[in-house]
Amino acid sequence: MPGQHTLDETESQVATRLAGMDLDFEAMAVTANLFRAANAARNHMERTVLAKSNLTWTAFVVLWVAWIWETAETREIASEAGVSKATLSGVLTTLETRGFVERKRGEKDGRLVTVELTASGKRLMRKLFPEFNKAERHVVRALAAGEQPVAADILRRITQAAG
Amino acid sequence: MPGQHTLDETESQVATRLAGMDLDFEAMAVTANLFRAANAARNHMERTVLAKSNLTWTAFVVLWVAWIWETAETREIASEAGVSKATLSGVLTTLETRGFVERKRGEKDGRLVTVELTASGKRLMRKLFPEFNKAERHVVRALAAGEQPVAADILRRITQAAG
DNA sequence: TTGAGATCGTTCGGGTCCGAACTATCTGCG
DNA sequence: CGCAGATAGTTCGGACCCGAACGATCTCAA
Repeated sequence: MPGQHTLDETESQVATRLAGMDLDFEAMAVTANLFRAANAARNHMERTVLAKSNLTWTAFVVLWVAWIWETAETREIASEAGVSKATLSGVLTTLETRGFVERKRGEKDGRLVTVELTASGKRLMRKLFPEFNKAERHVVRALAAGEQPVAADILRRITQAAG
Repeated sequence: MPGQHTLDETESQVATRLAGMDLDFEAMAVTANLFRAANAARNHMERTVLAKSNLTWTAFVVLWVAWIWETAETREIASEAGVSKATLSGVLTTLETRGFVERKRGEKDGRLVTVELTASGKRLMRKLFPEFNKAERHVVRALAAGEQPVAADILRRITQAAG
């Protein structure tokens, strides 16, 4: 397949091209592979699980957060889903139009908006999440059982360092 | 800060809310933290390094790939950058308008388009990449030196399993 | 009590982002 | 040679994505 590089070829080209520069190549390898892995995993989830429900990645994550917390405030969801409040506002409108969530203006504090899944939204998540979890298992299948907590721990520390 | 959950609180809420379901919680922890880490790292890079050059994440990655390979074909860049060819087409137009890259129609094969950095694009990357690498080092600073190759290896295996 | 400042969600403009449909080009079988 | 099929990049429609600006609401000190 011309024009396709393996991961090894790419990393070796990087080393050659940047030789002599004062760089931290190990840190580079970690972050480069972090983005590659997240991207590959996300694409895999979208194709195998989300596409048939016509859900985008972000829409699913938003549904998931609201589902887990039963009822959640907008800023919580944005923070957990890793998107800005501006983005979330649009995604919530989409999900509301499709009947999966409901917005409710806060009663005590009139600035707040809480989000709740509708019956239809809950039904969707009960059906979809087990499939999503199967795909998660598929994605980490190359990790030995003892490695998985190690991986999760390493990633948690990266998250904290970058936050 | 009301409405903000720590990572621990979130993971414990997940365990409570999904208790009794037949799920692989370890796989879930790995992927959840994979996306959190990638997101946090990306946001950190965008804010600290890319914003002052008015570059988006994807635009930077595209520049980086073209820079590393001296001259690259469109489909290579799309694959390495992790975006579709449709997305890349738009990003290239943006970068071309700003004078950082040039498109050249393939001479042997008239369907191909090769991308090359302009002098201005090369100057930008020579200045920007060392700063980017500093941010990469910052993001992985919570990992012991011996852990970094381990982390890179784990992430490579996840990429392969998902690809 | 009143108004300056903080905080919340929405809106806006411009840039990704993707699948599907499209045009242009190349390949190779007959 | 000729044309069916494969392949490359672009276009299109609709959804996401963010920072900045905005209006609404709350807080709390004078």
